[in-house]
Amino acid sequence: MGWLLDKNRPICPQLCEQLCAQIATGKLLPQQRLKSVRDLALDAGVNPNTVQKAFEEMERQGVLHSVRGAGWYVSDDIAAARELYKTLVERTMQEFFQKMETLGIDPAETKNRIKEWNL
Amino acid sequence: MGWLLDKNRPICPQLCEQLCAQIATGKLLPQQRLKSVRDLALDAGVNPNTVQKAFEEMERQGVLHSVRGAGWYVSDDIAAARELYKTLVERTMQEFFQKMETLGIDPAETKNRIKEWNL
Amino acid sequence: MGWLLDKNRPICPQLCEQLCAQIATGKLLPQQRLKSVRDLALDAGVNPNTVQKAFEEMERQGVLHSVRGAGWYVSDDIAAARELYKTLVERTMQEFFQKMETLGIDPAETKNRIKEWNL
Amino acid sequence: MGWLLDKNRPICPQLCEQLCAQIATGKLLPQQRLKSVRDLALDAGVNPNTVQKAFEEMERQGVLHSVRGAGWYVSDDIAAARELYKTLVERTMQEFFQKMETLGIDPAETKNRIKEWNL
DNA sequence: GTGGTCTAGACCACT
DNA sequence: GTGGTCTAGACCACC
Repeated sequence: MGWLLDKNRPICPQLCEQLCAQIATGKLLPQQRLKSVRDLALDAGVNPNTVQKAFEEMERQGVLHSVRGAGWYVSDDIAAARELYKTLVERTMQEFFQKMETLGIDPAETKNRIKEWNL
Repeated sequence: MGWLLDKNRPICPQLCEQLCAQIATGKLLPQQRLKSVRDLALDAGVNPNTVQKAFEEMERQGVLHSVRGAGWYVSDDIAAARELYKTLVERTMQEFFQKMETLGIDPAETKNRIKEWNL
Repeated sequence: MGWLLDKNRPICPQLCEQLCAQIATGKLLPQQRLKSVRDLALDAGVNPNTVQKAFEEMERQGVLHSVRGAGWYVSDDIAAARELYKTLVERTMQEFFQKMETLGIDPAETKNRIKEWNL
Repeated sequence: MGWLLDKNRPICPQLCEQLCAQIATGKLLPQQRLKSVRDLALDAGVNPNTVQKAFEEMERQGVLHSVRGAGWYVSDDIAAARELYKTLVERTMQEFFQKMETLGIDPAETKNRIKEWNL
């Protein structure tokens, strides 16, 4: 699992977002055990506390739950994750258009530039 | 002038970016006097210190210059601003594709979603 | 303000409970600024991070809110705090009766012992 | 035997307390054989290691003793158990009054609330 | 080993 | 100086 983190913004919500995406897109299945806090921290190159905090935040949102001494698990019901993911993607796109507008590029022009973007 | 700032990332570079854009797109003309630090801070809802820092940063990049007791002015030559602006727009688009990938959406799919985006 | 903390159980929720009580009983008023995270940590003899975490928890419950660079404030509307407080007191009493029962003392006997307790 | 454990504090001392109470109140008689470590762990829903530790702790206090290969037994002399039990009950009541004070309820008011408590 | 909690200390943006 | 975030490292109870 590749973690792509922008060190110039809070890491914790980025972890939440990417976890949420992995659940909503089926890369993590309901009831599946996640990597341990420490292992995931190593993978992502961040501090275990940051991962712990992210997991707790996701728990509050009904996406994960923990079993003492055993690990963290994806919720049985991933409807919450799907919902979060949907708004997350929408927000990302909206913010992109907004940012382009701050650069003097209106949405229509933005769409054009994206269309002509070389992958 | 609409200032759109993301409070979750450093304000100063955001101000720089948007000033740069305004110059490169002709909303601010060469030799034009900028609003005062204090007024611009009020407009943008940020601390005057932050605006001051942004102006000084832009001066270092040859985009602005200050006149003692008279305020800040756009440089005669806005080539630097144009150059900065170009890479800024590119970077913004790249970062958008990258962020979408962290959400499990590949560039092709991202292009699709943008195409179908309702303005 | 006297902080009475039992070091043998998680400190953070204890801080939450006592803050909640102070608000519900009027020792802290709506809109009032709290002591700074660092000062309160000194007072209570705990780590600033623990205080920060407690404040954030109370924020989630609608009891406090923070103003960047200015401090933490009691919410405008303290209904949430009152509600939390009420259940908190009830739970404390229930748990006391339960604990006495684990010691082989039924509730009626517990009431008796409390009645004869020398203050 | 009902085991009522607060998962938020160390389990081992809680087991000790409740065992002690059962002995002092005659639910377990001198020389009586206790349930096996494993069975008691199942009953209480805790780890066998924790039960083992509790038994060893009670042995140190002269309340239990082990017989190799035969299990654990209540001591002949339960004076120690009685003494522990007495202070335990007192401490429980004191801690209750103390906790109520942290919630802004003084001992007199606490007595009142207990008096009016519906069993 | 795993999660849960806390301490200590750091840097940043902002008032 | 204040909140916001992160790192580093520790101890505990539990599996």
